Amino acid sequence: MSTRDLVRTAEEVFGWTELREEQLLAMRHLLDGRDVLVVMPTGAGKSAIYQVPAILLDGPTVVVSPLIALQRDQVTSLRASDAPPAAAVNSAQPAEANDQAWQAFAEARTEYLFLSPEQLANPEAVDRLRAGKPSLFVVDEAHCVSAWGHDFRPDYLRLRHVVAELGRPPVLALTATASGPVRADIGEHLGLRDPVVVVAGFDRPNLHLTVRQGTDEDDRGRAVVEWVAERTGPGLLYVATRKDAERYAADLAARGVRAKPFHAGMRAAERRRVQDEFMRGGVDVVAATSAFGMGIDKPDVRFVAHAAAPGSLDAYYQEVGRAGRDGDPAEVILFHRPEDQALHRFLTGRRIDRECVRAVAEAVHESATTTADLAERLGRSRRKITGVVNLLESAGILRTSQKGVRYVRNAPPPADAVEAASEEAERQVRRDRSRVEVMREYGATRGCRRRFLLGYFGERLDEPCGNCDRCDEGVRPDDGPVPEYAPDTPVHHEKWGRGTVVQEEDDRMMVLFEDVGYKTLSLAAIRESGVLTQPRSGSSETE
DNA sequence: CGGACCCCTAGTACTAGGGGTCCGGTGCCGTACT
Repeated sequence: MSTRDLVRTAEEVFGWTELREEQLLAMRHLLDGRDVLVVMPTGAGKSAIYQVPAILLDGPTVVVSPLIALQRDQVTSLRASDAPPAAAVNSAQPAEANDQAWQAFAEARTEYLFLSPEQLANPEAVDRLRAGKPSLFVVDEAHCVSAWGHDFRPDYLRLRHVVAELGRPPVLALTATASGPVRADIGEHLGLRDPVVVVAGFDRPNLHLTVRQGTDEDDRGRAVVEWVAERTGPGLLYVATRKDAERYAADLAARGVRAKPFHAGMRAAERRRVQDEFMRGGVDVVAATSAFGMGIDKPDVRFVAHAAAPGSLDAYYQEVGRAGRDGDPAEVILFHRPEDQALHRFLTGRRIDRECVRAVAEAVHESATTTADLAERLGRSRRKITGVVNLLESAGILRTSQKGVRYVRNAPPPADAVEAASEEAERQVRRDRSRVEVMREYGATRGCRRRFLLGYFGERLDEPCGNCDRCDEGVRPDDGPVPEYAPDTPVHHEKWGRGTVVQEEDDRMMVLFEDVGYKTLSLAAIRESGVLTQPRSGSSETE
């Protein structure tokens, strides 16, 4: 099969007369049986990357999608084209519809099947999929693997085992935002094998970036309302809590702005109504928690304001990326207060259930088993057990294979497993908290905002962007000496251990350490103290 | 960790401050109830 087949199929089936170079590249690698990780903005045609090869590959395509609403959108759009049949299996449709979807899949009448990661935690579902001999496994919104897998939706970390059980078809991971470490995390947790990484159009030059440092909470609140009320055109206001969503929406409404709140505490019907009205233009501003946005593709969003910093620069860029998709100028502003970190410190400070960890370790030590069996025997929720198994896997105590979850030979005994799991959990918390710290660094940077942002995502901007508050203030155009450390350079720190250079800015450098997360170091101090060394090149080949 | 909110006291009529307590984000799924 060739590029010509892809181009012809795209046109005949979907009516697309032009494919981007990156789309074609990713598609060709999939046809060759390679794993592919694609980072491409929403609206640039990510879905096409699996939709077209799926038709040319002999066998159905399994698509893992985090939201039922997204599954629905995808099925609808496929059915509107001349593509072969698509179906979904989820809890929002009647059992009858799910039965029909499975039936059609079993009889090879379905080309695309959409499911949540939770569906794939059911061994019966995996058996059914295996019987259909899928030729492609797709993970949409793949950053969820990294962002949610460790705690919120632990089934995301089980996907690699599902892929193995399905006979290891090529895997395609799709996302709009992923820094280098997040890409690595996705690759690891999906078990990607030497994946082709395709990155397209990360920079969004039409977004004007601003940060305003807040004084006290009340002043900031007033400044936010003031700023938003002065804008025209559709916009998003991201807030930290549900209560803030309600409050800001009310304050803005009192100022005559057509604003509505949006958060996960609202009834489903109300959420849908707010989203629909925003899409149609009946609502100008949505004051939302992080619940709003995935799958939203409104081209003319003129601003994205943050009334508080989110928990990571990854989340921030994801949310900011919803502005100005039509390419016209759009405003992006962060009202920052260092105190915002308190909330995220709290939210990331998960504690482990030592009792449950011990019980799982002991049970698996006795004999290999499954998470479903563990949940039943120990009388705990499946989600909880999955989280504990994931943690013990990260700690090197357990491993999952075709036979189920088993104890790693030579691993510490169950008596010591709790301590190992606890250390691993603390390590994850340290990493999460360091990501919160990076948000503060972004707010405090004296240089070009865009350079900082893109640098974090592994792209170097040689000239200041000319479209952020720092550039407006006149950051010096000449950026001084050539950087000493290139991004991705492996380093070793006396105290913090192994790490990788993220970016260098002015006299400082950001490094991601495996054990403690992101740290910012002074270049002068490094030179003087010699605490940071570069391992000999080639030493990382063991990965 | 910090903000919101409550209660209490001080001390002087409505307000200010101290101290305690509680709360805080993302979605699947299946099951129990109305």
